[in-house]
Amino acid sequence: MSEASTPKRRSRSASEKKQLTRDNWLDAAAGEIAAGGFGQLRVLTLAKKLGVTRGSFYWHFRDHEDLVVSFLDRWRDRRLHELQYWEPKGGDVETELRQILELLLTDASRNIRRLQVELAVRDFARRNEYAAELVTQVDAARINQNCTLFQRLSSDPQHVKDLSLLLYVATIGSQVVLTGKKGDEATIQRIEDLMARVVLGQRDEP
Amino acid sequence: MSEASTPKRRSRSASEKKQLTRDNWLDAAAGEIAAGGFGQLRVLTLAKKLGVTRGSFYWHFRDHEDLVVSFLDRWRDRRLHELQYWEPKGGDVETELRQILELLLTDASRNIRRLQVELAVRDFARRNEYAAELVTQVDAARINQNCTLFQRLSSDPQHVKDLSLLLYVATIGSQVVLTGKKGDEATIQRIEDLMARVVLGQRDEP
DNA sequence: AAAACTCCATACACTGGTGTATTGTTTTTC
DNA sequence: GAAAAACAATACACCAGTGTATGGAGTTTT
Repeated sequence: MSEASTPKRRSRSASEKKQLTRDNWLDAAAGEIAAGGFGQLRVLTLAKKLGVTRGSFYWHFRDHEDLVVSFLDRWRDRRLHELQYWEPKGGDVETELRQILELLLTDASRNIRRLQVELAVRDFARRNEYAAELVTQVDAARINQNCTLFQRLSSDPQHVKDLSLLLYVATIGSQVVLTGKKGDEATIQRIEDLMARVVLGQRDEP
Repeated sequence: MSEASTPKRRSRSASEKKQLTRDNWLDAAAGEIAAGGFGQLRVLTLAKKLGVTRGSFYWHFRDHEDLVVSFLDRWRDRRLHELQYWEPKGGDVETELRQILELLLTDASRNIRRLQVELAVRDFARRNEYAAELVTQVDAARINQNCTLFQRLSSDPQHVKDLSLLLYVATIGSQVVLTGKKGDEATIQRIEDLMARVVLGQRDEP
């Protein structure tokens, strides 16, 4: 009875897991990268984490580099894709701005895993050409997105670009400085408020 | 005759170098860390770079970890120490602000090596308790420094703290985003101008 | 149900790195 | 100028990790 109901594969910790897919490996890789960066990404560790041996890995991926590149590609695709759903919803200019800030700061810092991956990718980009290229693409797309969202706040296009840039670097900086400690929530709120004051106060001044 | 005039050590590339000191190793380590982060710090590579073998290393340091800790300590000490020389010099409030911004942005981005080390330390701090502690110390000291410099800009202490924080995260964010490409100089200038406008424009508003 | 395909395990060769022990060579010190 | 101390080379044992080859198990196709 104990065996009949569970057609288990050898040592797959008591739960009859399905066979692994490429995306499963990439998800596991995300965990490792979030925890230790790309430099700590080990095929062996991944395999243990997934309860298989490296034999599986080398069926799904050509080699270690293939894993890294695939991960980066997926990351880029997702980051670019999610921007499409950031269309402004609120009617008021101020509430819309609040939404953007909320999205950029509070929301971003809640998904701590996502934040860590982002920082790891940025760090890796400093010594890897390909990663650097993808990061540049994502940065450009995001800043551009901010620009379209800010067009209602000022008529001067240069001013819009400047504000978008400032907001973006402040966001990134916050994510770097506030890495998971306790008082972060309050600090983020402070930055959010201040940014709102700055942006709203600065509109249409020469 | 070929040997007599040059008291050379075996393979010390044609120049009779002095014996190495602990700081020499730390300097070399800075290069590696700037280029590839703490994860790429190899004793072997360092030795090759310095023209010696690892035998020397293990005389100066207990082990690899000793090198890392020593490096972090030296970094912390230097970053804290340099803050003492940031006392405001200009008389005008605006020129003083300009000096601070110049120091934080332009100056910081010119020493690209120093910037890369800083980012590497921050990245390492995400997975190393000790590094995280030192980074926290430096962050606190710098923000505090900004506060004292900004006290002349506003009478509201909370406002001063907010501005300091914003300026700091914007600075860090800039360093992360603008990693060595070509158009950086101009972008930095834009951010600098904008920050100046923001800070000066925001002073003593409720 | 046999063949074919998909996914994983096992075993092996190989590389790059750490740390230790020992010996050798310079510099200081007395 | 010899003994001592500071610095470095060599050789070794050792380990963690990659990649490859090959041989299974499950599952699907025919």
